Amino acid sequence: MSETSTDTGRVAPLDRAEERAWRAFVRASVVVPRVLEAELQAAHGVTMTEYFVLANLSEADGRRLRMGELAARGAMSLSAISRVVDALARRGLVDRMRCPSDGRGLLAVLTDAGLARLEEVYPTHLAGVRRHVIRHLDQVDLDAFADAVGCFALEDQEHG
Amino acid sequence: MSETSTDTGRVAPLDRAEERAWRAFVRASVVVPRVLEAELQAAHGVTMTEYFVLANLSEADGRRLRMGELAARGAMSLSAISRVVDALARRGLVDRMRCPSDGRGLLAVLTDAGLARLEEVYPTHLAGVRRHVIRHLDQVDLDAFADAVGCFALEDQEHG
DNA sequence: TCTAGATGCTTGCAAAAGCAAGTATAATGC
DNA sequence: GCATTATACTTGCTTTTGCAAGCATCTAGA
Repeated sequence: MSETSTDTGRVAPLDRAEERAWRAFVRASVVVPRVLEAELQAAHGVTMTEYFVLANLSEADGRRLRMGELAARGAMSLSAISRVVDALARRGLVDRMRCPSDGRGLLAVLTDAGLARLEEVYPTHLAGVRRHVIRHLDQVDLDAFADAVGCFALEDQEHG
Repeated sequence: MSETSTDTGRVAPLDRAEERAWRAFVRASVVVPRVLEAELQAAHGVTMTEYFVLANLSEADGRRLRMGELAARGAMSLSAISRVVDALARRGLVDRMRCPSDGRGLLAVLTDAGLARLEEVYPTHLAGVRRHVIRHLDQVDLDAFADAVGCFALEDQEHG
């Protein structure tokens, strides 16, 4: 009987260290985005999601990406991205343009104004990330951390 | 010139390992809560926040806690807790009761039905946490992880 | 005791985001 | 070439949550 869904039968409770790790993660995953968002909002009137879109576009070939690609990178729904890009477009920070190779697709293109804005916002974001996150990882093996955390909530690749 | 707010002047960009760690964390902090929430919702019609409240009450002295205490433990706003407890109370899983030692305070008290419900839901949650999080930490020092992540977004205790 | 301010919680409101339904375009089968 | 199905995105609706305002109660000072 193969299982796509969660197998719940007899799972060992978390031991003390596991419990601590789990609670720390939960708290951080609530608090960090909120703090960073607040800083960005206060200093530049930009949300984290907007920053994320601008940053990803700036790194992309031709400073443009399809909506679906943006959604995938942020692990967000298409509808969320759609509205964020909409908001950025209204402020002139991105343009929307039909995808030449696929008429269904839309490209979000970073404008010069958008790039300039990103460069304004970047230091705030960077400082926040360092201060609230990276700074606390000095006793941790960053690669091991990234390997592990990068796999969170990824479905088992090996089945069994 | 002392700084309560964020100091942004000249911060080194993230190096490759830092960048990886940061991105892994961001993705995990978006995806893990969503997956766990979906599992809980699908299996038992309970949100993560509701689960959190039930679980914390079950561990508390007299199975009761004040609203503010619940909010602090979950790093949530009082308003969110207020509404969640409201929803649980409507389903008979908690009772509300004025705090005898402070007439302004309210206690959320876990009912027997609430405890029974928690015991139903617990295995699903535990399995999800193991599967989506703990399982991936096998190469990581759990204590170091908890120490580090538990400090995320905490303000500098030493000033300077 | 009486007043002023602080604290604990609730509620109105607005923002963000997911789901599901709708629209437009592409790809497939005949 | 035409009909059917799939894909890319948008929009309406709903839920969740934080903030700010409001109300009740507690505490401190005169």
